[in-house]
Amino acid sequence: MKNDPEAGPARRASDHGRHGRLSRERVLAAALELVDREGLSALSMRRLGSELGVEAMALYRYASSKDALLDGLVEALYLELEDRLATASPGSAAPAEGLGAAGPEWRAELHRIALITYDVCFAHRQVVPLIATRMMAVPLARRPPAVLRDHERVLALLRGAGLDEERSAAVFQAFTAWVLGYVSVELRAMVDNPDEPEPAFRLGLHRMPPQELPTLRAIAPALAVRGGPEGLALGVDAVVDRFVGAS
Amino acid sequence: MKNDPEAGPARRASDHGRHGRLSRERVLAAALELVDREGLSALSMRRLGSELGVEAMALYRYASSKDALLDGLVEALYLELEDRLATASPGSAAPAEGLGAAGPEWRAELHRIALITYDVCFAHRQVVPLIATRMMAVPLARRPPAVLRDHERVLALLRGAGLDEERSAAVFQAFTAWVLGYVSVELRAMVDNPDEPEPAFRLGLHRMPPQELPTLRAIAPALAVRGGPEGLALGVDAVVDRFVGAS
DNA sequence: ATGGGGCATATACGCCGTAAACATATCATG
DNA sequence: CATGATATGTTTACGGCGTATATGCCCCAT
Repeated sequence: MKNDPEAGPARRASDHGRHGRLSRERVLAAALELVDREGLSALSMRRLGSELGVEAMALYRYASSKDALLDGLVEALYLELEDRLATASPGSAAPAEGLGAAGPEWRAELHRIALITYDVCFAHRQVVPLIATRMMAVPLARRPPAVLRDHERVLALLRGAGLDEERSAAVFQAFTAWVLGYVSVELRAMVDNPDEPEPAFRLGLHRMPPQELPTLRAIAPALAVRGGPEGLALGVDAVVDRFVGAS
Repeated sequence: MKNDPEAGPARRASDHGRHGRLSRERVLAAALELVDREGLSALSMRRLGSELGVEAMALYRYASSKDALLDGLVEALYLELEDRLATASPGSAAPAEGLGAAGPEWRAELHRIALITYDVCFAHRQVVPLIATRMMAVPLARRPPAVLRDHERVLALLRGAGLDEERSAAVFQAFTAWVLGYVSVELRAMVDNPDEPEPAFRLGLHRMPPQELPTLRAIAPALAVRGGPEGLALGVDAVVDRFVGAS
C-alpha cells in the first residue's frame, strides 16, 4: 500500500519528457473542458485520453473508474465554486456590519453563495445533471472535500445567524433544493428552431395540439423568459424566510 | 395504410402466438420495472429485450433509439402522474367552493399536484434524474403529450386564480423548480453503512476530517431527517406566495 | 391460395469500460 | 555512476453496448 489513491501521484516540477505528463488536476480539467465543449456523451476514457495525447488506460491512475471520473467533474465544479467564493471577500457588497436594507449580513452572504453557484453552473451546464445524480447518490460523508466544505460554509452561516441545529438543517436542505431546482429549470432548452424569426415558430408551437393546451400555447412565450439571478434571489429569500420561521 | 401510424402498432386482441407480443405500452412498462428494480445502468436494449423474451432490435419498433426510450420513461412517469391525479377528484378534500382555512381552492389543488408528483417520483426514484436531463434538454414543444398536459393543468390553475400570463409563467417556473429540486434532494442517499446501529457511524462521519467541518459533523444527524410531504408543501407555499406577489 | 405488409430475428460493425501483463522512465541509494 | 525499486504509460484482449442492414416469418385481405 505505498500508493495513496486518494491523493494521486505528485507532480514535482515541469514536464519530464515522456513521463509524468498527467496529473489528476490536468485530467479533470481536460474532462471538464471536453464536456463543456461537446457534452457528457462525448466523454469516454478513450476520447479523453486522446485529448491528452495518452492512452485510455493511463487515466485509471487518476480516476479509478468512469464513475469516479464523473464524480471528479462534480468535484472540479465545486473547486471552481470555492475559488470564486474566495476571490471576492464575503462582506464586499455589504455597507456596514449592521443590517442593510436587504436584511442581515448572513442573508447577503447566502445570496452571494447562491448567485456564484448559479454562475458556475451556467458556465458548466452539462455537468449540472451530475449534481442531481452522482452527487446526491453518494452518502454525505463520501462526497468530495470541496463539496463538504461548501456544505460547511452554508451551515456555519446559518448557525452563526442564531438558528439551532434542526432549523439550520431544514433551511440548508431547502436552500439546496431551491438552488438545484432553479438552475435545472433555468438551463432548460426552450427554443426549437433558433433561426426562425417568428417567436411562435421558434418555440415550435405549431407542434402542439391546437385545441388542447390552450393555456400552455398562450403562455409559452412568457415561459421562454428566464428568471435570471433576480429570480434565484427572490426564491432564496422566500424559501429561507419560510423555513426559518416554520415550527 | 390500414394502421394509424400515430398510435403505433395496434394490439387487436390477445397474443397471436409468436407475433404481436409487444406494444409501446408493454415496452415502457417493462423498462420502468427494470429501472425501478436494478437502476438506470441496468437498462440496455439487449437486457430489456431479454426481459421481454425478445431480441434487442425488436424494441426499435417502439422506441427509435436508446435516448427515445429514456424519454419514454419520463413519459411513463407522467402518465402515471396523470392517472393518480385523475383518480381522486380535484376538490375531494375541499369542504366547499369557498376558501377553506388553508387558502383558496387553487392553492389546495397546487398542493395536491405537488404531493402526487412527489409520490410518483418516490415510487420511481431512479427515473427522477431523467427529468432534469432528458426532459429539460428537450424544447418545450417536443416534450411528450403527458408532460405538456401536466404543464397545461398547472398553468390553467394559475390563470384561473387571476394571475396574468407573465405572473403565471413566473410562478409556474418557480413551482417546477422547487418540486424538482425538493425531490432530487429528498431522494438522496445519506446512509453510508445501513447495518451500523450507532448513528454517527451509520452516517460514516468517521470519514470526515475532525477539525475542519465541525458544523457539518454536528448537524449531519439532523440532515438525515427528511422534510417529507410537509416540507414540500411548506416550500410550495413559500415560493408561490413570493412569486405571486413579486413585481 | 397467395402475395404483401407488419413484425421479429440474424448478423455485423465500431465503440465502450476495464482487467492484466508489460515496457520504460525516474529517483533513491550504494 | 551503477542498480534496483517505483512510478508512469502502453499493449492487448474481452465482453457488452447501440444500432444499420438484411432476412425470415406470420397474418390477413384478396
